[in-house]
Amino acid sequence: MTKASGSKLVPRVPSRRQQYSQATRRALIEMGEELFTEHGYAATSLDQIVAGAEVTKGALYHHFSGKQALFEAVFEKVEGEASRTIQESLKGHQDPWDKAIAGLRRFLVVVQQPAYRRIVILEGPAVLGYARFREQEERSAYTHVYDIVDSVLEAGAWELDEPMVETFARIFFGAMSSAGEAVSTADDPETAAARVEAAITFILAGFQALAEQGDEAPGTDG
Amino acid sequence: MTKASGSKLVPRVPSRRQQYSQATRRALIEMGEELFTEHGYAATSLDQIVAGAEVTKGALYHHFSGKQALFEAVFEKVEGEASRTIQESLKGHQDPWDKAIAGLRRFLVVVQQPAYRRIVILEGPAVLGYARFREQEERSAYTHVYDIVDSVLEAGAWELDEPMVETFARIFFGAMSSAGEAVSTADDPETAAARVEAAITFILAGFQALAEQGDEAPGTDG
DNA sequence: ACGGCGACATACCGTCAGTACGTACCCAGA
DNA sequence: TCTGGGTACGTACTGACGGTATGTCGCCGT
Repeated sequence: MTKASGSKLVPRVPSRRQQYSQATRRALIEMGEELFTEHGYAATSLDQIVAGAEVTKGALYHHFSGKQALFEAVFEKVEGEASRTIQESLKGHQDPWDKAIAGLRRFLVVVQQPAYRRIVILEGPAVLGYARFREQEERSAYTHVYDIVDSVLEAGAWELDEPMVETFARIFFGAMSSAGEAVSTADDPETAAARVEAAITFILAGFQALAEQGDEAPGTDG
Repeated sequence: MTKASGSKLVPRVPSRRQQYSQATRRALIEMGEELFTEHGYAATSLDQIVAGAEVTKGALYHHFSGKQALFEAVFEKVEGEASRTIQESLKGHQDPWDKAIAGLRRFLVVVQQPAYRRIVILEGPAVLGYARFREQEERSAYTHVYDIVDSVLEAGAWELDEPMVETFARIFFGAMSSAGEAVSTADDPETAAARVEAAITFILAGFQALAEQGDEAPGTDG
């Protein structure tokens, strides 16, 4: 694993063999994403995955240490794509409140994608374990939420220490995950999303109201 | 199933045989709770459970249709106990804001119990499926959140239709679940809980500020 | 006192994650 | 061009586990 041999730090153009290898790896991940999304982790057998990817279990166990490792690779892919999509939506907004609403809107779209719902939200925590799950989230979707919350709180001119911002971010992240679930399972996701947006806007308005009337910030000293 | 034969509507005093049966059933559920909590659903084998309960698989499959059904019974027990604990904490409070804080405090205690964390929050959705999971929650912990949110919103003199209240309730429920997770995984749960309480109090203060300055309610027309 | 049914126990089966080992093929060096 | 070796798989197998089929014992109503 420690192959900092000095000469290959720059990724070489992959040889044909390496290209084939990466292709089968991608095929496994994509098939895993498809089947995990449709049937869930437990109800998807490795035989189904390797059959769908047109390889064998030998190939799978060459690329991944096991079923859970494959799931984690799928998780990273789905989560990474979602994270990038949200990040994209934040560009072009300077005002923290605008950024918050834009991010929320995009998140409500992302959370309706079956793959994200099932793999990241529903089964991610249980399959990876909460520790690894959070570890993954920390460096993707959650960071955006944290940034937004941080900007909003900073715009409110409250001076909060980092753990307090962290707490707010956690709360909002949970709120949005739950809201996303509600939206994606609603009979009419469109109006459900509109309702969520209205509710969050309302809560943010409460923040603004407090900011205007100069309320003191919530301290850690409960 | 339709045995409204009229004579046995009143539950009879259970015979010795029925008492034994209920005892083994309870033993299975308790052993399931213990092992599911410690090792998780997938990593707990039925052999371990029946061995711990000092019965055999025949007994288990006599009482439950399978592993998942046993899990659901365990889920109902843990969730029911938590729900009753929270409900208890709401008594003696009339003011909606007080009720909200009291409920929050108790919830933050409940959510730190390993059984609730693992079985209800972490693995519940994945094992039962989101539909059944929500079905269970609807008639227990969530109802309390809904009631509290409803009271708070009503106290704010906003007139919201039912789906809008539902949206707020969902958001708050998600926020509190996530906050609970943060608390229970924190190095210092005490101060973490204090921070969460401060944050929620702050958000509620925002509601009050809006109420005082007579802001209009968030509508469904996004 | 006895027939029957409820409450289990036992033996067995199919499935599936993971492993051991074999092999084809590419690529570097001679 | 040949060759050794290592990468990227394929094949055959195992143990464990969820679930089932069937046997059996004893309480309980009649």
